[in-house]
Amino acid sequence: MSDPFYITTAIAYPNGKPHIGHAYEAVATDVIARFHRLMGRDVRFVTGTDEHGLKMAQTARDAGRDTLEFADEMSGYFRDMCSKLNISYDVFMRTSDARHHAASIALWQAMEASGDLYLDRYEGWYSVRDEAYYGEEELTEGEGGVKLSPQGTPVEWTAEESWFFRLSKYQDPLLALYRDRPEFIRPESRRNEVLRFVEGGLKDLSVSRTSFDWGVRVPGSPGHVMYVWVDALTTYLSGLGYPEKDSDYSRFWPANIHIIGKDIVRFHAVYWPAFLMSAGLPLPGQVFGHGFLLARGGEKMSKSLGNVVDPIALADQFGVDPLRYFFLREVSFGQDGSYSPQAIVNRCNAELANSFGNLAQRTLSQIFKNCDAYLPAVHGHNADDAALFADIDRIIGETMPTAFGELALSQVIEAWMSGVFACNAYIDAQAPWTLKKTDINRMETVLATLYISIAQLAVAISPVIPASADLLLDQMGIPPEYRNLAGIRGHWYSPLAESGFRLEQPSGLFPRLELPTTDDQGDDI
RNA sequence: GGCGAAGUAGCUCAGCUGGUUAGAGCGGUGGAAUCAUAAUCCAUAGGUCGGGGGUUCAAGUCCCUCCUUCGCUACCA
Repeated sequence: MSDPFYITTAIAYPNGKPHIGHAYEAVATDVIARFHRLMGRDVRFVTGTDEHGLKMAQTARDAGRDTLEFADEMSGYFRDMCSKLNISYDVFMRTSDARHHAASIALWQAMEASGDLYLDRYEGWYSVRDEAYYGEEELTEGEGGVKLSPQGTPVEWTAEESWFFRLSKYQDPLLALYRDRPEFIRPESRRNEVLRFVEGGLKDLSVSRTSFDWGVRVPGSPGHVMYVWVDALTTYLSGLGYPEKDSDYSRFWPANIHIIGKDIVRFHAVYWPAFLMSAGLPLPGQVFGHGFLLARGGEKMSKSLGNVVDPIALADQFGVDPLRYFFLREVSFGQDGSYSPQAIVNRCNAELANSFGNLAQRTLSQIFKNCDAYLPAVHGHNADDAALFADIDRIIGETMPTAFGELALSQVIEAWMSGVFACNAYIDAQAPWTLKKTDINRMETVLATLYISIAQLAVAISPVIPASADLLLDQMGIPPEYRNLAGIRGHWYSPLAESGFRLEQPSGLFPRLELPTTDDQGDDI
């Protein structure tokens, strides 16, 4: 068996429909997963929905719905989004699943066995309106000395029985982890934040709630449900079958990487490894906090601002692959990025339609018309051909994998584009349309050289635009077993040509996009 | 308030441990070509690298200060 690779998205909280941020994260994670498959690794990719907690129960209640039935519907929207966006997950884990409850209980009991859980009272300034506790220093003084939350709502001193996790005990182990494995938290800016946070001291964490019951019951402690983060994080284990011994868990845990949003870095980089250490389980290799996609004005997308963009509608409008390409190309992975219809149209037309799509089209068309649709024979390569091959080979064999290894996803595509540019420069310099009249053998060699290069570029970019890449490779007759990095760099052209394969009339891969005419409607966000 | 990040060509950004004429893509301009989705290729356009001060033979790259933007500052996820 090949090298295992386990990657996850964050587990989405479905108290609303998926927004562009969910789509972005799913796509980015999918691209990484697909790339590792391309490299021949055995990949597990887990995503899912985190359905417990007060907000879900409330949202359902407000809608007059049964909580689980509501969760079923909402979770469904996330699965629909994944299927729409061609997200190649292996497991979609729901926290309401019985298997997941079993896993959460197993993790809880493992932490309990380490003596890291204890029952105590949770006391603090509680805002009924916000349903949240606040620290003394966060409060402000209102009229008549009334204490107010940062949201301006009244708070009162409240005490509640709660299970606590000895997070304080893990301060030093965590700092040692960050020190010994600097790549554990990325990007660097997030790592620094976490470092400072942990260096500042850790208090024990309240890990159960008694104010609602929509969650995983704490074993042997009636009235308590687990703090949502305890069970949400457990999804990464339950998605592999934990605690079952004979499951993917034994092969794929620990995860190579958790892809999450920058807003939940602490839960993944502090609480999660602490829980795992407590339970005696191996720690994941890396937690990567990506940035947010901002609307053109630079505002964060949020429901309260009413500027939520439906990713399904975007995919319908521009196409799934162009949207995926845009997400990864335009945004420097790890940093915030911005989105606008204009930017999508510009980027996709320039790079997918004009540079790459047109390259394939002009090459295949010439073969179709000038070679009777048969793949042309190679009559000896010259130095120009060798230079192009060397260029492409370096790009797909070194530059792109290296950038992928660093999760510099936009640089991966940038490198790929440089290969596309090289092909366009080559075709113009060689001018096979002129060779047609002067040197037919050379024309054939040039077209064959391009054919090989285009197929290699198509395979290399297939994690980003899987459907389009397959469509092209289908047109080109590339057998499935060659659609991986090793295969496409190998010897397949001559056998394919000698097999008598013929092209169909080539058809464009990426139609040029146009801006929606009702343009300004979309800006009204 | 505390800690941190960032401010580089019209736009989006690269610029590692300081060292020849500060880079890329897009946009703009001028050519070439016509196989192709009016797509492509070539050339080019000068930005006092946020302001000021300092260290150094030498600073976008180190130090100080000021301005601006942003992030984190524990139990809503």
